[in-house]
Amino acid sequence: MPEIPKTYEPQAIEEKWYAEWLEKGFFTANPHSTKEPYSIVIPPPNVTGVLTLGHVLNNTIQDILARRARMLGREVLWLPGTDHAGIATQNVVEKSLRKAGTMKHRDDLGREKLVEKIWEWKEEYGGKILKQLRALGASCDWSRTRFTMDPEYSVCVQRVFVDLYKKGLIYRGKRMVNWCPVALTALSDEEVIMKPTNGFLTYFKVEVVESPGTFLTIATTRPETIPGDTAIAVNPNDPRYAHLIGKHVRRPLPLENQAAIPIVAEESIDIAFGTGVLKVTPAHDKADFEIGQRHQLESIEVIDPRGVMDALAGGDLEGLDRFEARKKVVEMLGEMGSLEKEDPYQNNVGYSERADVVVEPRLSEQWFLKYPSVEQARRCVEQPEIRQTEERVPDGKPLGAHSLAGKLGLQPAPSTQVSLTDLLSNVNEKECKMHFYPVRWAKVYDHWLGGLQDWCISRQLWWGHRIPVWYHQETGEVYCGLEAPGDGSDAVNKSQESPWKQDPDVLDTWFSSWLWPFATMGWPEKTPELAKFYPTTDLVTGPDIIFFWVARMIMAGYEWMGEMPFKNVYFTGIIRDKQGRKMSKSLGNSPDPLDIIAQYGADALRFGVMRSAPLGADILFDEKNVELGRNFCTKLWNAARFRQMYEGAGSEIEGEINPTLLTSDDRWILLRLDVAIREVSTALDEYRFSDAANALYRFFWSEYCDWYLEASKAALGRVPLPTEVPMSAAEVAAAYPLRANTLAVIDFILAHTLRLFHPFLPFITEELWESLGFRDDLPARQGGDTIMFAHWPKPFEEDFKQHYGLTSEAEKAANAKYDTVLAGRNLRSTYNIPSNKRVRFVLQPTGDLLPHDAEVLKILLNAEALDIAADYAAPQGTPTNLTPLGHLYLPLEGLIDLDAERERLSKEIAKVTDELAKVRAKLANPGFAEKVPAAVFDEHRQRERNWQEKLGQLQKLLANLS
RNA sequence: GCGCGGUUAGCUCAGUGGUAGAGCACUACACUGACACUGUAGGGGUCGACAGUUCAAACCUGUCACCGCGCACCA
Repeated sequence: MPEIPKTYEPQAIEEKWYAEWLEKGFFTANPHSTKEPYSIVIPPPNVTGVLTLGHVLNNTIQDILARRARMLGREVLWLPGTDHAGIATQNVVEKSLRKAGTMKHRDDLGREKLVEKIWEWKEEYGGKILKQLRALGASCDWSRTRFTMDPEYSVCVQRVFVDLYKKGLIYRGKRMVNWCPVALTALSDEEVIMKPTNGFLTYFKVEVVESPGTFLTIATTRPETIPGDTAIAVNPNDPRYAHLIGKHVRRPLPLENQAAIPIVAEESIDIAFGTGVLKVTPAHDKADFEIGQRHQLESIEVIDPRGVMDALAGGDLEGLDRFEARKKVVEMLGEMGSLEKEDPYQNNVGYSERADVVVEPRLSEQWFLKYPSVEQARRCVEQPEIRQTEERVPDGKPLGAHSLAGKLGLQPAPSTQVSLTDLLSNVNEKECKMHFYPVRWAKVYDHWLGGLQDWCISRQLWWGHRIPVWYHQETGEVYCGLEAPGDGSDAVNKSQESPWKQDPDVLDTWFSSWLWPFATMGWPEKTPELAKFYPTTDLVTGPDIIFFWVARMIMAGYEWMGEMPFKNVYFTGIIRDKQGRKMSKSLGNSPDPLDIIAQYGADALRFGVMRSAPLGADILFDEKNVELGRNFCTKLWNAARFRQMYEGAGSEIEGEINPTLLTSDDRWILLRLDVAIREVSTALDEYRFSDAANALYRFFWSEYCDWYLEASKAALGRVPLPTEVPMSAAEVAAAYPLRANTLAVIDFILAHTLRLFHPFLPFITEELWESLGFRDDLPARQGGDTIMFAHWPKPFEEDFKQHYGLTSEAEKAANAKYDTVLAGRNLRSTYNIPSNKRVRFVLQPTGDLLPHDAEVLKILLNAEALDIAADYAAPQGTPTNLTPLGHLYLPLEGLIDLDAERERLSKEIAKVTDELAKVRAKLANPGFAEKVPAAVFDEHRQRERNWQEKLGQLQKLLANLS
């Protein structure tokens, strides 16, 4: 097997393994496999996208899930792809074409040409992000890469449109829509972001036509729309104005047409706001439009699609931008003497999500969709109340598993915490539930579904799925279908232009994205992929697209597949910089993940990000975390090198461990491994990735390296072996059985930890899996050719533990030893013994001590010698600490600083006295003894005795000093 | 206005009733034969405030304050 180089150089290793994985087809899903399926569809990034830290977070999580699923023996499909992202992509390409001088305006090229150019751009530059994902180690099945405008995918989109049209859920209508004056298209409500915006509340007065000399004052934030006003509205219950209803006022603008407009009654008017008088502009305000409908008011459009005032706004305003016009109108009102005042005012204004400009409500002809399968979508997501594991009953005691199990007629497993979720999973109702992580998003989801407005699905763009509707130019007939309709005459007459013209609009990008989980798998055919992998298992995405995408996918899933599209949805947090600010290009706080990978390695980035990504919280990205990941990889690397210094690496695993030769250190680390396996598995089952990463970090670094490897040096002895003649591994094993057994334990630990780490650190674990020889003796697809399919470690069985003596006594024995070490090291530093000075310790043992354990103590204490002397008579003032194994002395032969020792002891006594007082106060509390559970009571009594004993000894020591 | 999340060490965060924890940062010592991308030891917190429940509260209940987010919206 290859020797492990001194330093870990991730770049070469990562490239090598990724190429190998691809070549061997390890990522390719087999829909005909008999293995249980696991599937996940990537949230398709924009085809124009480049990798950001947000993607790193999201896709690392998906990769961890996919890799672990493979190790659990599942047939894994992780399906990648990109989204055509209508507005964004058209913008990007138009910009580059303008820059290249190919065109000034899209009309220069025309629709067909521009779309062609966008396709060209897509083929050449699009999907860059997917290549970047490979650098991260993403184990996607690239053979199944999809694009939302693939021909087959487009057919799905059209089919769905036609289907909904036939079901009567799609209609066309002239409605108030959110209009983006930059993108020149309608937007859905979800694409409008409300932002508090500073402006003015302008007060101006108008004269009542029927009562000259009577004026009404109106407060408005949008004076530029005055020329479009066709009424004034007041609340009929407002005594100030009720008598004026039915009369008219003179509209001040445009000057050319100061029409008399009616005063109408509207219950919805807030009497307390402004002056209680509302100007009504049906053409440029959603609420005003509705008032207009109720009172059959005229609609006067005074702002054109670009946000520029038109002719109807009057000669003074025509051609002005709407915001310039706003200033101009105020000026004009002032000149007329109509302006009363302008108050600074902050209100919420809608902005276009993409272009970040103020959206203009505008009346226009659009296609709308009444959402399908809403009730199913709403019912299928598990709500937080159900997830609650404890319900309180009046006496304050948790309603535990037993009573609940009783209700459900189930027997809980003894001594294990049974959650309500587990119990309910046995109940039918529960079977069909989809789980959100964190569950609180389910409430947000439900709330949105409860107040759905029809979805405006048409966009006035060129890049996207064309609406499959044709209008007959002569008859006005409307046709909706997959193919353009024939004109009824014979097709021979090809040169003649068809009288059918297709609707020029394209569909909202999300109208294709919502089909992603099944359109990517070949729907509407009954493909093996759909049969095997739908519904998908997990979806990993950001909560910001819960309405845009997640909710709509769920509805689409029910509507066309009759089933939920995924079983679990994991919502990541948002990646922020270390000051908590959002990553943004303008702030320059958004590092390029590829730079980070080049500097630290992909594994380091993955581990660093995952370690700081708790479920449901935002992630503050700090390069320090990546550094920590890199350091950890180095640690792993060196721990493997340590193993390789000794003979026979990799050739003896599991079965080779001889239980009779196990030391307490061996038993201890095996027990810690068992705990780590359980913790990591449970954490991953519950999508607590940072907990899993932390548990692994702690186990490998703090337990395995810091304690076990150091202790193992006692059993391993020196390298090279103290023999002249070279020996084979088997001969060494025969000659040094303890050493061989320790190496077997090390191999066992490494073989398990590499597998536990693989989902997080795919590259370095694969490299070491090979270097340490763990491939040998394993069947090809179970770790023999790659760690990717090695079995995920299982917690130890009881009989395994019994066989190897993995008992709590063994653990206690090791812990006693380690506590003794800590006490000794503490003595060293208290007396300022330099770390490299080897000193002599004396232990006055309270019980038996194995020679091997004494050797371990000596090594861990970095002692020159450790004397075991039951009858040791310590010279006066010899520094000592009470340890679980007895008194440990640090004889310093006359070098003792009595004052320092006195001070140390006094400090210690103060601490112990304090603790003793605390526990005594509790015990003295009336009611404590009666009400507290026996175990807790005993534990407190024991604690009291321990502190008491320790205090006595400390006091004795202090007394000996004087 | 309604809803959700948060407030624990200098920083980022674990911790769902019984002796306050981790990582980073900081201090001291040491380049000891896997590792200075390291090791060892150490300092540092009245757990946002107030009140309540309890033998016992960081944890449960209530009120408030501040921070963040979502939804709705009155011009």
